[in-house]
Amino acid sequence: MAKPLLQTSDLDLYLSRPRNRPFFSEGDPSGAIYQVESGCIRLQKMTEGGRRCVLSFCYPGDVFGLGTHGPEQVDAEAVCSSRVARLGHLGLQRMLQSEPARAMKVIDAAYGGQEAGSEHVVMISFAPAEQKLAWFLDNLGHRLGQSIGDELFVDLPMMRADIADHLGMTFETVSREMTKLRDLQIIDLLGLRKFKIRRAAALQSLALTGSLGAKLCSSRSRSIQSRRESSRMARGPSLATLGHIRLH
Amino acid sequence: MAKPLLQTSDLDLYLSRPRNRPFFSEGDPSGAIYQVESGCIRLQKMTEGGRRCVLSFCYPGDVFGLGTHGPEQVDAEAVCSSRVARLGHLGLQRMLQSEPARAMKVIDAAYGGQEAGSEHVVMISFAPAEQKLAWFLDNLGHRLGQSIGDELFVDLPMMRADIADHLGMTFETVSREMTKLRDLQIIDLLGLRKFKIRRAAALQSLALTGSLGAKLCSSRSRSIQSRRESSRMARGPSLATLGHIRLH
DNA sequence: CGCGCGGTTGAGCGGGTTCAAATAAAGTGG
DNA sequence: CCACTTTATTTGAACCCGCTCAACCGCGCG
Repeated sequence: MAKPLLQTSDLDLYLSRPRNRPFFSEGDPSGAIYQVESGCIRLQKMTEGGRRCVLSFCYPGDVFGLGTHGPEQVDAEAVCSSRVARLGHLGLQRMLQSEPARAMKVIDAAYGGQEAGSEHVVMISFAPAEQKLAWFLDNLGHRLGQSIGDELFVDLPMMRADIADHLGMTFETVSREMTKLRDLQIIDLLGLRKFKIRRAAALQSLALTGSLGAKLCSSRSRSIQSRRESSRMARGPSLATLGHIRLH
Repeated sequence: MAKPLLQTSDLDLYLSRPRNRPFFSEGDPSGAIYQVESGCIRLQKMTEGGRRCVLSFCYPGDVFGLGTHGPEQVDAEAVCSSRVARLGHLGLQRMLQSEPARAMKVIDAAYGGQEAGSEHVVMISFAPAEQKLAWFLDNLGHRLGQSIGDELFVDLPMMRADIADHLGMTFETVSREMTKLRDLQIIDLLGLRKFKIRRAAALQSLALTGSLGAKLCSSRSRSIQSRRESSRMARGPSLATLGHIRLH
């Protein structure tokens, strides 16, 4: 993975939180920027009905804190024991003056630039449960996967209910679809918080088109996703948004 | 409504598009910022399956062009005949130097700061069809409604299918729920592109709690399909994200 | 050991979809 | 302005995916 956007010299302070504790809550003063050092953060919104909606997960290296990734709109909670570096708005102001181009990249990332947020909306709007989960696991594989040989091992930082609240479904359905993917030999479940991607191509096909490409197996016609060839997935650059705006 | 963020002196050029024509498409060069002058723009994503997902509608005064509101992630198309002002990245660069604080507000708006994007995700994830539509119409009322007496008249710039693609449902369901709201005497349908809100309180209650709660408050609170009503602040400014970051 | 939490699995139901047809509105050209 | 076509909306009926409710399993821990 590339070097982190923020270096230790930029940072104001470090924050640690145990599982399920907030780094900030909706309504907190805004303007600071955060970078995940270790663990996993979920950006979420609670409803009075007790419903939770996870807009996004942030993994080590990810930056958040502005817009839909900031305290005006969401809470940020530790999925598991996590550490986060914080750049206060004074520090950001300093960076804007000394290194404006880099500062804009940081700002873009903090708005959610590291992920394709629109993909998420498309998925939870239209995709059937199987495809949603395939999309999520495929992304996780690209993001957190550790290749050993030609197999990809992935640690799941979050529990089923977190995934469910991220994909707009129930944890029972997550569980069912997960075992379905296992039965299809697409993944192996290695304990509750780990899995292995056995057939990455099949998983990706499911994620993108909603069905297993040319090969057989129970295929579902309703396809959703853009058929972008193998390479980049959610993994788009997107950091470049304002990258070319030179300030001096 | 407040004065527009961008003044004529800022702007590079004006663009007009007839219905269903793009202002930009996914993958176009980015960095420019757009402000709606008249009409209505939809920010959307297409899928190979022919499915369309409308992430957001932009009305006169709204600013878009960055992040999930920019060409890296979505297309921008005219819902109806529309006019848009454009501020190229050179102009933005100039503004960043001459009026950094205002430039940051513009940037925040262009990322989607004028709307609560996270609300949209919550709605399409969990809310039932009736509540989704109530939420949408209630928002439209606040945004585009024209009060005459104690009644609120609203022009619908978009067709049912646009609404459906925004709320993650089919246009048939939109139509059904619309007539259901009419039968409940909550709205009146005045032709295809106009309606009147007869009972704003009931509509809001539906939008917020998912049911016609006994009572409600004048300001907007939020919750998804909960039986208990609660009054929190709403309509967060959100433009203020970086507003307090003074550059000089 | 018993308790609790997280996860899996099963049965049944219902909201929203799909398919299909009818109706209404908006163009279009003469 | 009217006949005609096209597009948009309404409405109906049947189906099915995912939800709800509920039981059960497995593991960690006091």
